[in-house]
Amino acid sequence: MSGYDINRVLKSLGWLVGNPSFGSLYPALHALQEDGLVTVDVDNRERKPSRKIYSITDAGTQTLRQWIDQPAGPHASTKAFVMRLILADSYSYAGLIGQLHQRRAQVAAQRTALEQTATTQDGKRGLGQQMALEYGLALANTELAWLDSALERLLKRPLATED
Amino acid sequence: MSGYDINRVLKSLGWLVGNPSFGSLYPALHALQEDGLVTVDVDNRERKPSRKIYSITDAGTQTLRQWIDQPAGPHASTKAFVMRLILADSYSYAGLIGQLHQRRAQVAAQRTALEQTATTQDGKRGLGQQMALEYGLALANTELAWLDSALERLLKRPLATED
DNA sequence: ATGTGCATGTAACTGGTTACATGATTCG
DNA sequence: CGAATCATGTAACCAGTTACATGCACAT
Repeated sequence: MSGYDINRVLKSLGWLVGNPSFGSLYPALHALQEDGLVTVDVDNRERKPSRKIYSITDAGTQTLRQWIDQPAGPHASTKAFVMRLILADSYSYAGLIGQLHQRRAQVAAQRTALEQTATTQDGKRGLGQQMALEYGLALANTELAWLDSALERLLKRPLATED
Repeated sequence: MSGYDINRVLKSLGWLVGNPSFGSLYPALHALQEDGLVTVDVDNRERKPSRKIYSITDAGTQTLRQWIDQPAGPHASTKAFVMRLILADSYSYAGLIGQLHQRRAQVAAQRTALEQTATTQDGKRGLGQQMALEYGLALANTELAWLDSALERLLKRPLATED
């Protein structure tokens, strides 16, 4: 893909992953190239502006897999998780399931922490603060439910997207 | 509160708002003081390290209200919303309701956009990408449901937290 | 001709983290 | 005596945005 293409894809996913500005996207691609993680082919088309098509190298694939597989600390954001989700299935079906399991553990921990905060101080809190906690718990619960159903579905029909 | 206190409170709310490091928290307080939005009282206690208690000024309150009331663009993050939620009820009951309404409109728009993306390209997408979209829709739906129930509850029993 | 979409890029600035530095008190 | 918690701060660095600059193709 070209930098422009990448931007378009990320924009289409909206808030799920968030799209960087060109001011950081292009320099990032240059850096990847510099490190030998991607190669460039210039696509000189007739009656269209020419563009640079980036392709991942073997070294890049390796580095990417490492990134996907790394534990992704307990404070990992939704965006980081979704990004891993999208990338993981290209490389390994087991990896995809691993992502879900890991995320499940993290969200469960976060929910417990929120419950803790909600119960320790109870009455002496503003209405907004109470609602914020409630809201957080609702989101956490949905996410857990979704993760469980997704895992169930995946385990039930193990397709051959295997690596 | 002191800088240390602020950090503790934000930490207790965890991922809901996210807590800045001291390296940005303390300088931020200095800047607020510089702008006359807060004042400082040094609390020299016996057998405890002394600390600086920050209090908001009238100018600060005004600026804060402005921040709360400003439209908070369509790409507002969950964190920004929760922060407004927490702060809004100290100042106005109507403001709290306004926050919820605004957020509802935004999330509804985001969901529509996601649905759009999900339907336009359908089969030609990886499993991870499909799941990501599903996941996003599930979260959006929960948030909408929660916002609706919260609004209903608030409108049903209008407490006297009025300003 | 003018504006919009494609396509790439740089430079200044901003806001944050990480790492460091200090010092008192309390607990084991 | 050493470690943990309370409490404050600075400086180097990094990652990002905003704003700018360029240029071609196509439609109005």
